[in-house]
Amino acid sequence: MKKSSIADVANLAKVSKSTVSQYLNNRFNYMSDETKQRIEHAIKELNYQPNIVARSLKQKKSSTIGVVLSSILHTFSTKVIRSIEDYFQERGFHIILCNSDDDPEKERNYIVMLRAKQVDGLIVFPTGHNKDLYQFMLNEAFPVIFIDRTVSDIHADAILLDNEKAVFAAMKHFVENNHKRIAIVGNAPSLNITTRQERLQSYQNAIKQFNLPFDKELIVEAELGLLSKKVGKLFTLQSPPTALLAINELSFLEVLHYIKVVKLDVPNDLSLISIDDIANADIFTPSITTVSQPVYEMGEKAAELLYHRIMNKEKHIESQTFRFSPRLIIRESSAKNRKS
Amino acid sequence: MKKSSIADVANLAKVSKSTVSQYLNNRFNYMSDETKQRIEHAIKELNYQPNIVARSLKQKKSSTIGVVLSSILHTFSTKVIRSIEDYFQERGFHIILCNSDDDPEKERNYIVMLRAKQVDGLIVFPTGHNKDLYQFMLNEAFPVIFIDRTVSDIHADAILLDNEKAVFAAMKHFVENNHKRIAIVGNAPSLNITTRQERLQSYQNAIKQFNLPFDKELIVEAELGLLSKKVGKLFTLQSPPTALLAINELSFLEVLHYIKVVKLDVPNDLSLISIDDIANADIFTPSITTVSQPVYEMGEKAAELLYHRIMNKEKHIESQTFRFSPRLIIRESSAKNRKS
DNA sequence: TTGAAAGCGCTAACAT
DNA sequence: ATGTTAGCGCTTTCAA
Repeated sequence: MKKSSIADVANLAKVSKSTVSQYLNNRFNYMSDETKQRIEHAIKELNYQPNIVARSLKQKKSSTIGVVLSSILHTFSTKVIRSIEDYFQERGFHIILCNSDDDPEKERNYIVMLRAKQVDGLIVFPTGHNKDLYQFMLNEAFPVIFIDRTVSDIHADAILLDNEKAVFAAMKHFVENNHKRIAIVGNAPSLNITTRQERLQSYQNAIKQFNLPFDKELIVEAELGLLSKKVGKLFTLQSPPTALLAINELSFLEVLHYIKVVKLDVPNDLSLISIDDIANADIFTPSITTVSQPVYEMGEKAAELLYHRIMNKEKHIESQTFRFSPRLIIRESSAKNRKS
Repeated sequence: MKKSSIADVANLAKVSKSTVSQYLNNRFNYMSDETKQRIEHAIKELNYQPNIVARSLKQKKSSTIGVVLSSILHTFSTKVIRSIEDYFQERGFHIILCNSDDDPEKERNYIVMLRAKQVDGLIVFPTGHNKDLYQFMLNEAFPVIFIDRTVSDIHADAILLDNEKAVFAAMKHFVENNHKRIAIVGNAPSLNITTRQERLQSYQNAIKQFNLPFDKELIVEAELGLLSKKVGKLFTLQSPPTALLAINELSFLEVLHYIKVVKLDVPNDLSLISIDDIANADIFTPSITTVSQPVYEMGEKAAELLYHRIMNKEKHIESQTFRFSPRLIIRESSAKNRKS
């Protein structure tokens, strides 16, 4: 039993294909009740389902968007996808999901393929290493939104955390609690990810601003997997840090892993804050002080911007960058410094 | 500057569309080097990208599969998606992601739409409430794989945890540690989710098998959000439980939340085990004993089965159910009962 | 109020 | 070794 097409419905209902098409698209302006009934009946009879691929081909739009993530195994990404899906689901769009793993090559392939599949737009966590491709899309006014990171010289819409604020909020909290030796820990130094760069830069700015002595030994950067070991070195320093700021969830988890292994007492030995959303931060013991992102709003804004661009493809829209304000959520992992 | 089509390439290269099509599909058997060069050049010149929607229409396949999850905000789902994506990415397939939120209505709409988009197959975490639709797909031999749960009377492939083993492993561990009053906590009693049903049933079986007195007050079921309160009641019992088994991640998190609020001492006041993957189970304090699922293998198996069905659509393939063995990972949250 | 016909961009059978 | 042609299933313009 082959799948039936609009032609089959037309035959059975004894009308033309175009009339059926009208019916399918709810254009009843001129349709007689009787025809309507007959078509309705034929559709039921044949179990007919319109073929959206054919429609897409004709209409040159797919009602599908692509999302290229760095990794889905990341709380922030998960929540962003969720909010994007909620937004687009209401508007009849579907989402194709791809993981770039922060591999520029994979990112490129995915973007090319998604466009070949005629997605109407893209939301990308950019690796930052495919500038020609990003620029190419902008040149053809193909709707692209960056989220979480941006790319220098590429004027696409970007949804970002106000990283400066985030770092300052954490640093201020530390300073107010009498911490002077504050370490910062980050991953993926090999990639040009603006988020990482901005957070590290802000750390240095904050050090100055709060009149703390700068010590580059307190800046720890390494690829995931190597981070624990490097964090360990912090505690062999003459004067080890009393506070530590993790740049994101992945770094934080490695730090916490180390802490668990060597049984450091948080917050008495070390105060801890992480930027980013940490899964279950509130029910850790101690619960984790975080500088959290308004994830849902960020995802929604990305979706909204993209949708707007898709719906107004002919118009030129200036690209915009949105910086969302983080929120310091003080929990148990950060406390007064009792060491000095 | 309009997008160019295969016809534009053909014109520019002064060959026919079919030749270009041959080129695109790497069928060089009979192609002269010169034509090849010319086509190659024209493609570069025009920045040509094939339109996969058109190809899909013609070939009646989309190289896209749909995944209908209950929720992406669930560690198990996240990891399953990840492994499915890894599998299909290597084979040139893309994945459309949808969240049903365990709402049968949403599930139905998604499945219908995904099929209208001509996905080649589906992987579904079934709500269990759209049997007619599941059966309809099976009747037309449309490739569908169930994962995490199955649906009674519906003979689709299913990838499941061996829930009996999972519950018995946890119960055995409790019993060996001298626990007699063992509670079980689960969510979503309103839905016919086989996973929940099997785990609860196995609990009762285990109680018998281990010769423990059965007490239905130790079985706590409620919708998420109401669970904490009901768990609280356990500790107002004459003889409260010394051990507790959470049926899945979501239940577990509510339990842990409660424990955190009332400051129960785990494992001294209460030993705790959760079935399912808990994000960061290993770095909680205390770290959490879990009965973990071989998630990656399960996702991969689902992908593999689906791929196999897609590639052999004409053949009839008997449906199979795969039960994967869980693994008890003993961590700090479960210990000897010192209360009796 | 409905129908005929063209065309979206591609593939594939067949012809040359 | 390459070209011609029909057709995938739909929408849309124009005609009736």
